[in-house]
Amino acid sequence: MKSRRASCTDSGSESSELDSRSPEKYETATRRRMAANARERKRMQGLNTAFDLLRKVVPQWGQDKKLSKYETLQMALSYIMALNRILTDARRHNAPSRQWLDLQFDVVQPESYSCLMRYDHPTEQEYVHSSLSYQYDGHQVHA
DNA sequence: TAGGCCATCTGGTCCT
DNA sequence: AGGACCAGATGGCCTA
Repeated sequence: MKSRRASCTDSGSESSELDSRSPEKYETATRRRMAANARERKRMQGLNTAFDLLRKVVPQWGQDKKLSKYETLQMALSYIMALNRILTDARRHNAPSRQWLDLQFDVVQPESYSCLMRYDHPTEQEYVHSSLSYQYDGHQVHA
């Protein structure tokens, strides 16, 4: 559990509009707000759990630095596209050997994938495209 | 100390 | 009516 807003508590908002209501309505509104806050916390925790799972299957910079949410999504996108490219090329080369496929998948292993992370491109589209091109040019294998 | 990242609260909107 | 989802606001923590 990290920081929380100092000025806001689980008691919910205390606007003048609420103050003008009857105590029963105020209590109901407060209870609903607290429940909504709890649901939102739980929802965001679920989302963060999903991000953690995604971080585990996506190539990392290193063991020390945790990818941010944005970086995780970017890496997942380029990783998926790299794998997709391999499958597409596999079909194009007519049922490649197991050895060829192993060689291709080695290229997208975490330890060799960090070189694909680029942040100096203006758009994500360009970033992904250039990353995949870079990866492939460097490891092209002809069946 | 500024900037990045994040957790939390909150009100609005949509759906069941 | 109530829950899910979303985006904006806010403040804490961390690092260069």
